[in-house]
Amino acid sequence: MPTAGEKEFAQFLRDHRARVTPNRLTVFRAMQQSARPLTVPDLAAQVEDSGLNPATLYRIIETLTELEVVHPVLQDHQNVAYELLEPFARHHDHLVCRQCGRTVDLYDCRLEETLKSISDDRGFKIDFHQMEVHGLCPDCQATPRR
Amino acid sequence: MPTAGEKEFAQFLRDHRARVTPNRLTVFRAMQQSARPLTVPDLAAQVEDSGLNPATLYRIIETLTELEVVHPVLQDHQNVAYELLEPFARHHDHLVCRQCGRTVDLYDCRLEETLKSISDDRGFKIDFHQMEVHGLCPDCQATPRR
DNA sequence: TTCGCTGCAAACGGTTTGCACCGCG
DNA sequence: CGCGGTGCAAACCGTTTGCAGCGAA
Repeated sequence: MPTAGEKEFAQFLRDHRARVTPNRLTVFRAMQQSARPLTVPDLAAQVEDSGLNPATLYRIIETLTELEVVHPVLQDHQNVAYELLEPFARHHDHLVCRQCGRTVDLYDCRLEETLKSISDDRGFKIDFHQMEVHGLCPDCQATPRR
Repeated sequence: MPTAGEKEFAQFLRDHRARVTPNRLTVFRAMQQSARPLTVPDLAAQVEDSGLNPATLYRIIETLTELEVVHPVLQDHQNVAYELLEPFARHHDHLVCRQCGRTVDLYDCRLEETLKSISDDRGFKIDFHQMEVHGLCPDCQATPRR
């Protein structure tokens, strides 16, 4: 199943009594085209030529977060980045290499299954989860440090 | 196995050629006594009566993060909080209820096992992971929303 | 005695807010 | 036409930085 696109996004907004505006479409497009989560300043740079005002950008991100179109993830040790959620992007987790810093998306349903059985045990009903695994990727294990 | 305490922390600092100072001990104690991850402003409030300077606090957190005594986790939609890592705290993940907002610590080794087998498949060597599961806790499932 | 750590105070810059205008529905 | 969304500009405040003095080792 492919992920939902611009058309579905527009409809989603209408369904939630939020207006479909050029600014919102611009932001949505930028996030869809990015391979990785974007911070607000990242986004600002990305959509720079559209002349989108910073204040507006913050308000759009806030709205999209409330509507659960995007959600925040931790990027560096102090910075928050945003990425699309289902159905606008496939869910995945992240493998982050401590040496080369590359992030690999991890699509694996075993994790979901384990998670489901754990939370079933506790009567907790899952909306979504996010996970980040830090370690050393195969390439960097082969390469001596520095 | 209990977690390492103040004495081990002091030794850890010495081993890393970092000095054992009253400020650092104060911060360590505050984090150890807290049930949940703390933001820097949280910490500032917590250790207020020690007269610790904000700038110093930020520098201590930075140092402890580099030494991997603590690490950042996402708190709200925009705020980063810090928590102790092993061996100063047991590793655990978080269940966050979207209605009451409470965070429950999750200690479960099934997750570790699944994670290990997934990363073994990819030749990725794990240092640590962090996960946050969002959903509805048993209490809130029983209670109608709002 | 040395150099890492700290307090102070100023600077910085990302984020928020108030307000008037615009334009989607 | 009404109200949600936007741009602008100022205010805010969490965080960073430079520097001089202190104190852990």
